[in-house]
Amino acid sequence: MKFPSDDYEHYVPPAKPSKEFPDDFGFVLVDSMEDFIRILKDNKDVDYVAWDLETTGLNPEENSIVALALAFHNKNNKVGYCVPINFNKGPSLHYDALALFYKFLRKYKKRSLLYNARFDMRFMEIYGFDMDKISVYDVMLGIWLADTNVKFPSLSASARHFLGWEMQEYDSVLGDDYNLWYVAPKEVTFYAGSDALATLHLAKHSFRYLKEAKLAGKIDNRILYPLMKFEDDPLRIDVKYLGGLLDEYTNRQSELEKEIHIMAGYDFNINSSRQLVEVMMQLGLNTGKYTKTGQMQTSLPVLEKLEGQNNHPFLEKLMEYKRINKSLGSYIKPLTQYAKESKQYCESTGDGYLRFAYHNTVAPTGRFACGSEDKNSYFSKINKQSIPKPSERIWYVAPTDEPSEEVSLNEHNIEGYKFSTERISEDAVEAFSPEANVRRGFIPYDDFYWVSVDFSKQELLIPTNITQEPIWKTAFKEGKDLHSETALKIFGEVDKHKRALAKTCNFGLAYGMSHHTLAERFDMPVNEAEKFVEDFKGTLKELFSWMERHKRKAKREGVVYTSFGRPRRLKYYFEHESPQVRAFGYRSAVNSVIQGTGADIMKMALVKLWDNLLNVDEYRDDVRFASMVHDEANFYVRKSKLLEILPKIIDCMELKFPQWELPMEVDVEIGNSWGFCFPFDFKDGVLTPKLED
DNA sequence: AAATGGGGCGCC
DNA sequence: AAAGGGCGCCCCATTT
Repeated sequence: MKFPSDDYEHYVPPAKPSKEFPDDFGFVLVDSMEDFIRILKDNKDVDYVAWDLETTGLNPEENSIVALALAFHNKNNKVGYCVPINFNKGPSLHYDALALFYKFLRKYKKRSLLYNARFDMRFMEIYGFDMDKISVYDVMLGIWLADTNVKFPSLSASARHFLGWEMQEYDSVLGDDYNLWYVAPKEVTFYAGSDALATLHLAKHSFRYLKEAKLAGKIDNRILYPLMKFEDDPLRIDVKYLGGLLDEYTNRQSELEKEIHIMAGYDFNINSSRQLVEVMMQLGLNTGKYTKTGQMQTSLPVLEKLEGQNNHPFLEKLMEYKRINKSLGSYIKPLTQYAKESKQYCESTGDGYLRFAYHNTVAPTGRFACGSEDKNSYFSKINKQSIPKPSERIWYVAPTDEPSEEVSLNEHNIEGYKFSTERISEDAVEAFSPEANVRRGFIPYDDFYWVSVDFSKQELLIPTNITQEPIWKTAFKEGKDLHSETALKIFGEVDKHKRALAKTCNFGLAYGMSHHTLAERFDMPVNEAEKFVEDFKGTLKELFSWMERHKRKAKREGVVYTSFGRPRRLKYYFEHESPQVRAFGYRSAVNSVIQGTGADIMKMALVKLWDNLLNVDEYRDDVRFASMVHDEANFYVRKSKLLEILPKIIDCMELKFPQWELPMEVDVEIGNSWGFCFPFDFKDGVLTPKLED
């Protein structure tokens, strides 16, 4: 089932269609600098200015600004201006008008109201205007916070919903023209002016919900500029390496394809689940699981399960094919291709550069989503937050005098230590295996390390702080293994299986996992799983008592908040006629708080990093933000400055909150690429490999 | 040819 | 009656 479904009702009831708009409003084409100067002068005392750029397209590297739309928060709020910047025909005020407007914003300290602010800020920066010096409020944020279940609320949808305005469609402005540059400015005036007016009029609705979201709302707006800068800086990609991986995988894929076809007795498309089901039926391979459309499931988990019962060689080959095919199609091929197509690609060095877009108004819990923007080649069409992690293996560690570098895929020198897959010592750490290592394609600049810092056990620490669960709190305080401690308290003893059970439940509870799933996972009888879950709940009393209270409160109020005020409206789900949808509501009530609080904390850490490190002249040449994956932040750090920069990163991320007993802790990994990072302990200014127990 | 829905799978 | 939260992309099959 899709959540929210198509008939989803917005938390805020829709406004009645407005009779005012557009008849009571004025739309003015500003066709001379004199007029523009006069208009700005007349409005030099207003506090807010809503503005919006019309461009020839979405890509700031390839497209240009054609018009600036404006609406001032003055007495009537009813005039939308269109300032033509650069059109094919008709008046154009060019760069001068933009510069004048920027000066106006700076000099009179205007607060800018933008809708999807990073888009306009990015174009302004490319035109040479420093947007860090401008006070900006993104109206879209509060509109989204009004109901975060609604993803990326567009300006036109929001104007319709909150104001009852019907906006002109972009395609009707464009007509048969290629882009807005070809359209006559007077034809763009209404479209542009109403965008700015809608932004202005939406602002008062938006502020209400932003304010309600307290610190989380503030952070969402505060992070806009750094987030834009993070997106603008492309990541360095090792195209030669990925090209090698591409060849290797392609060969293996066609080998497997041949073997599978031979076993089937004829050629077929393995990627077609229909054809695959047909073949499996003929081979007598039934997974016993079906999709809701009635087709037999052929996913990896059910294949794995079937392999446990039926050791048919077809299954092994099929599973390997699926993994290889996924890796190739979703990651290796597109990464290689986009990096080669990138403007900064250098064939001799094999360096390519890719940008990744982060979406801040998509995931209802407040996490960032990561992916492409439709038809915008500025960003690569890859989800940076889902690049495969290679399997893990043991690496041996010994001190070395050799310089820090990647010696080979099996040997890496980092900060005076050699990490090798060969047994060179007794000391060992666990890290990614050299095989199938897509992340090795992400490399820092020469003379820089790839530094990865992630929040330690974030999804367990947060509920511990919120619920005060004593067993977990003690385990955290004493630095003990949380899963073993939980298992010990339940069973009175611990072994590998008992710890694994406890671990699955520990993580599963945040998602509202049922005992049926647990039974399935561990291949145990349902009643046994049920008994275990009962014991589990009885052991972690405080945790589950909080969960019950929290769910009741959520049902009563129809909304839950993260520890920092981010709302998730669940009324629609709680009141739905379908028990499945209602159950989804209760699971989301718990999960939104845990996942959302984690997202709030990462955003706060990023803002702190920006203010104290990344945007500070003193450190600018020595550290750069590379990427983030929910609870992990990655940096390029100059090797010679590592011991100076690393403590600052850690300090920014190990946040303490007065209402929480346990502070955030981080784990540090250092390497010469994202694929070969090794865990280090950092104490008293000294780095030592974090050895296996 | 482009859009859409479903199944599948990568990450946290 | 179903049974695990959040995301985006690939591929197939079908519709427009």
